[in-house]
Amino acid sequence: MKNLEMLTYDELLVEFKNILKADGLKFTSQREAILSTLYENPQHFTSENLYMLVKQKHPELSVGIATVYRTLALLEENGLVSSISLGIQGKKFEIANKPHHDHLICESCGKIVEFENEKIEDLQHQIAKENGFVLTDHLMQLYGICTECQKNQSK
Amino acid sequence: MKNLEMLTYDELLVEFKNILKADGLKFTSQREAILSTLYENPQHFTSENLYMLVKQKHPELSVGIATVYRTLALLEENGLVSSISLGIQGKKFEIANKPHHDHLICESCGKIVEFENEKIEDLQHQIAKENGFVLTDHLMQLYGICTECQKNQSK
DNA sequence: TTACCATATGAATATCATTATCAAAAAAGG
DNA sequence: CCTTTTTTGATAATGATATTCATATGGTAA
Ligand SMILES: [Mn+2]
Ligand SMILES: [Mn+2]
Ligand SMILES: [Zn+2]
Ligand SMILES: [Zn+2]
Repeated sequence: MKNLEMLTYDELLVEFKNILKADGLKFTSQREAILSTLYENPQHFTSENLYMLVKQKHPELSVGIATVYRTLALLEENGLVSSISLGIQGKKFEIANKPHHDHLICESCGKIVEFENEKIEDLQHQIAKENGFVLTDHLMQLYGICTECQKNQSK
Repeated sequence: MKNLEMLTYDELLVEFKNILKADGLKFTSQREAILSTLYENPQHFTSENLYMLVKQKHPELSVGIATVYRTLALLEENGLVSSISLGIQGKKFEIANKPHHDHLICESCGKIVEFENEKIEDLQHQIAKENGFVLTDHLMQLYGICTECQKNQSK
């Protein structure tokens, strides 16, 4: 899978079109609307949230929730979006043209901070190796209370 | 919440009874059967798997799946069991009288290896601190291919 | 022990996010 | 254009988990 870090939207679009063509799939206005909405809003969306935003940004289009689910799956399979699963709170998606990172999540307000830590990544590989595994992926989420919520709680 | 590391079953039972009493809840044979089954099988269970094993181990009892869900939620709230959510594969539960650990999961056969790494835990606290968070919890799952599955794949 | 009453239970039903179905619409390629 | 294939939105189906409710059971105090 190609490295998509820091691509512009046009570059991302070209990449998407290549993938579609290679798989005999079609480039549709719904698929473009979903990709561009994700690109312009590099946050973390549930399928439902994204569905609502896409409809708001593209009132001229007819977009169904099923298409949002289908397109997110397609984009994720091809590495154009990534997802984090937040236990009971469901799955959230984000555009994948940013460098790898993990997430620090406020348990009170839901705020998500992205971070990266090379040392931890190295240690993860080491742990996998010690146990005879070839590491393919990892999930690391830190949960806590953010500065603001700490203030509100002490009131 | 009390530290439950390495408690015997009897100690765990006493703890459970104290929690129940403090909350005006009752000690039932179903609740005991679920806790003892988890204690005697310190693996990772889906609610459904555990339901089947409890029925097998306690054929004299009538146990419904709803009670298994309710009891797992109760035990988890009170720190007697812990869970890991494996994305699409659902939630798995295990008895919580073992030291803290994270999980290394084979994407091919589902095998789960437990590990602990003090350095990573330290780095996690440091990251939270740098971002103004008070760390309350974390989730770390490493995904890979285990030794056996690597062999099978190369055949 | 017994009697009382709050809580727990199992079976059935509801919920809710996600997925599948299907007839109509749109894209790709000549 | 025209043809073929894929895509779409509406709707129904699915499946894991939660809730409802009538009955059963545990705790407690006489
Ligand atoms: Mn992110
Ligand atoms: Mn474990
Ligand atoms: Zn917060
Ligand atoms: Zn394996």
